[in-house]
Amino acid sequence: MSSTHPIKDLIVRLLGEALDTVAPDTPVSLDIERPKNATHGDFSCNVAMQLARPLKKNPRELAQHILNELPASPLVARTEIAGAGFINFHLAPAAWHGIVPRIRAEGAAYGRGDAGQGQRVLVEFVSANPTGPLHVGHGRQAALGDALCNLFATQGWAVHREFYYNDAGVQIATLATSVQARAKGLKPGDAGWPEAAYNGEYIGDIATDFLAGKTVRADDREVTASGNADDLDALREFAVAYLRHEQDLDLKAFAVKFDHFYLESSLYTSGRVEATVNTLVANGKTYEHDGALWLRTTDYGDDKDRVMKKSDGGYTYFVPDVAYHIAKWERGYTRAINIQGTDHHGTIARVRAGLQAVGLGIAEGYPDYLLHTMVRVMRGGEEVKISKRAGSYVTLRDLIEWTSKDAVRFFLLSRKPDTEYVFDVDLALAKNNDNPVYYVQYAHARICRVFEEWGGQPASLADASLAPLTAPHELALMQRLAEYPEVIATAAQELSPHLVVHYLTTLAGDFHAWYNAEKFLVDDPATRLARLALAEACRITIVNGLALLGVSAPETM
RNA sequence: CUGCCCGUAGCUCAACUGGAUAGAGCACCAGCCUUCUAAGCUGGGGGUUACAGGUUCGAUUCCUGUCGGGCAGGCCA
Repeated sequence: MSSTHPIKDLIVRLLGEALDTVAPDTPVSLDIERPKNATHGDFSCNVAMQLARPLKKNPRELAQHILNELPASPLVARTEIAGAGFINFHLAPAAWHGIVPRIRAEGAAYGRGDAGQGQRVLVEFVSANPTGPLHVGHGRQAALGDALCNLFATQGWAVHREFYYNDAGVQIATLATSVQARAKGLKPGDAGWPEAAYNGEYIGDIATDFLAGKTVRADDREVTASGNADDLDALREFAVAYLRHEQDLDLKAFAVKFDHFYLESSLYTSGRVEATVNTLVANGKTYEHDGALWLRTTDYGDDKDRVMKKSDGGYTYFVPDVAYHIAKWERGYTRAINIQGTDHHGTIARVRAGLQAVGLGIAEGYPDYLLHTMVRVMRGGEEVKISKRAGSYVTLRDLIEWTSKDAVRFFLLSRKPDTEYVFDVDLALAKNNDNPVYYVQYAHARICRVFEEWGGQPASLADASLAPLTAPHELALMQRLAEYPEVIATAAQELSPHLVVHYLTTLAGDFHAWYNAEKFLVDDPATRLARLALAEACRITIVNGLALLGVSAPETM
């Protein structure tokens, strides 16, 4: 992977020239890293250790050879050989100054790369069936999915956000009978209330609107209630549209937009499910047993073969799933990423097996999955488990209303997806540095406040000399800013938006430390302008990073 | 019982994907607190990276096993 770090690129170039002489015929990967220990310099390289074995030479001697051939650069203050054969680079402060005008010139584009080269990627997330409001787990998916899409967009991918749902299956039938029961005056617990039913208060709301003959509109549908509680089909259609609209409001409150809503039922009406089954049968990947049709998923690494067509004639859920992913592939998305809870991990092997078995040349390992664990909510030291509207779970909208869209987004993205997350409502509301969102947003607001106090035009900083920026806090901040492009490239590649959150809190920490140590609006004009230029670069980077997470950057707090 | 994921300071989490003395924030302790935004600032203690082996110059990272936790294992989705 080529470096996306502006200063690393320089080191790589210098070392590359030296290696052309020292080891012209030995391939080696030039990994430049930032040592944890500051006394080891700004960058270090382990090539000498890598080359020691193939060249049969002492790594420290090799390092010396490389240094002898290293072209001089005014930005490199000195080099040294350390430890087992590390080559350490200590840079001049001027090496870091270049990052400031670069960020100011690139603005919102700072950090972008072109690794994606315009390729299409489809990210599927949330994909909640219309049976109730979105819960906090969907919130985690929405935050992850949207951030991931933003990250991919910065890396030059053509991103498509998709929401897949089922408007027909067993769950929807249960929804219809639940609403019907409410429409006929029954309540959960009454004699005659269906055994399998949704019991949240929202079911009553749907029944009320249905009886009132209201009209609801959601993504691709608009339904007017017939008001006839004996018409189960009408009840179903109305309930689905109502809850899709409800979820649209949840998503709007969370500022997540989808490009497309894909219906599972369309896979049946278009014949895609049937065609998929026929292909699998024709390819000899299936067999009949106990009156059912089985797919040999074990040929592709699954634990056991899976039933595709039940003895009652219906398909199991993974068949339309396979058909859906074939459609994704045929729609031109050679890369697809699905975001789901870890409780669905069992389906991965069988969907992938199905995609291989159809023999359409779909890449192995298609699609990618990003799995996340559950979210628990704590408030006042106690776990919150229910909400008024949904009854049995905390909704995403509850969480947003208790705190804020920004806090929910930031918090849900702050941990690796595969670790359980405990959402602390009280912390999200705290207006102090314990609250990481506040901490980052506050850094931005502080910079804005300084500029307001200064009263000049940011554009007038373009020609400012950065030579006065030599204090440790200033160097640390510039080094941090230079890392940003690499951080977001890695975050995209590793499907790890949490890296952006960690970066931003660290960057904010560097900024606050500098702010506490130095006054920006000093009398000396050269120092003042240099510091303002750096502060502006910092502000731009914070804005860019927060934008990826879908978190706002307020100018005042 | 089997598969996948996880196990790092008292707590919540990092560690640039194999680098040098494992880092932050809470909490704790000690000082400070007349400032562009204030709800604080500066420093300090704290670790056998669950455990035992293995791979190599070098392991939190890769491999094997053990222990502990989560999620799955349906002709449910």
